[in-house]
Amino acid sequence: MTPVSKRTLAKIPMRDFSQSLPMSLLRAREGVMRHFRPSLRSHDLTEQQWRILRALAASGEIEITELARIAFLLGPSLSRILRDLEQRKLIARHLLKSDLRRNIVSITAKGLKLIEVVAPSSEAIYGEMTKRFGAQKLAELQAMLHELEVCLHAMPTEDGDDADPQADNSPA
Amino acid sequence: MTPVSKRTLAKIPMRDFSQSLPMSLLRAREGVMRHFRPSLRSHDLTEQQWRILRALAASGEIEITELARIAFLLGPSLSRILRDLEQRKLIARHLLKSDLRRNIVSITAKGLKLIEVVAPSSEAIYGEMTKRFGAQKLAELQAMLHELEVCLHAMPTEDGDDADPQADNSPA
DNA sequence: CGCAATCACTTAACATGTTAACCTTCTGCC
DNA sequence: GGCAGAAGGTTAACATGTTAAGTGATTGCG
Repeated sequence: MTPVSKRTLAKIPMRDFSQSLPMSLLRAREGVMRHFRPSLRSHDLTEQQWRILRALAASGEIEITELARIAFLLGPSLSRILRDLEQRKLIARHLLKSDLRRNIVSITAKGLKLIEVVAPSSEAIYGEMTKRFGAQKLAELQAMLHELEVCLHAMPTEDGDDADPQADNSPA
Repeated sequence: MTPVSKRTLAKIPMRDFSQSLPMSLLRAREGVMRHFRPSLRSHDLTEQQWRILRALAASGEIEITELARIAFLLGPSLSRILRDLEQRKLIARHLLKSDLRRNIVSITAKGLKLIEVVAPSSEAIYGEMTKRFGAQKLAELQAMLHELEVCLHAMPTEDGDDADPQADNSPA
């Protein structure tokens, strides 16, 4: 265990990157998703498609921009996925008459039915995780993650992005 | 704030998915990476390419499989990225004479130079995050994430994956 | 030895992430 | 009204994630 670097070639001292925050978050997330993907896959759903269906089931009719924010997807990804889900008749969409730029999306009966089929095993897996890790500890973890999010959102990027410090509309 | 679902269409009660663990982890990670990407991008590096260079700088010569484990990348991604990095002369590779299946990869002087150029701003950003969030709290968060990883790794998948309960070689 | 199974990648194919460019529709303003 | 600029989405282009299949080298074993 602890396979520390055998020798350091770089002259600049750097944290062991395998212990960096991005890597920790990546590994943790992968550890979680690893358990969900097989179930979703058996129903021909990707993680992102599932997120969209769930978001729609919870929100009813909703604009695409708002859906992107909730499901945490960028516009281009969302466009592609919605096109596919619409073809599969799992969602429906129509223009907003008062503003033809806007699209309203909603889940279909078929989509709801699919959710009802997939949700049980999905919930079971989540429940098992909660039991194993501890509901209390899980809540603490989520609280810290949220705190981190808020903290980082207040931190300026090295770009020139400090415009509009309140909008917070960009999922990425 | 707290844009709770307007109405629930699904009959099955489900956690508000925006508060699910996968989403929390995804948002947190994106919040972190958002600050690093501009700097990396200005040097024509993606997040994954950067991970590989750093891993090689820390490990010296290393086999591809081991690199995949350390940089947490799947084989196919790694193949593509290494091909690109090799063309850019940032890494070098050669076959292991004793086993022609194996490839040994290492970072070049040019690669090391690039790291020396990028690392300072990268470290500065990480330092700023640490300062803002709190070093103590950050350590706690990482500890919890690691605990979660270990916990989930011990949990069987719904597949038939409970073979070899100790290998732990799959990045994904 | 010889050959089936395994190993270490690599390719292929499809889905998403990410950024930039584009197209329409709206808004604000003269 | 008319036009510049902004807003909402989509398309394009390229990189990675993810799974399955393919390729060449090696190992185990009869």
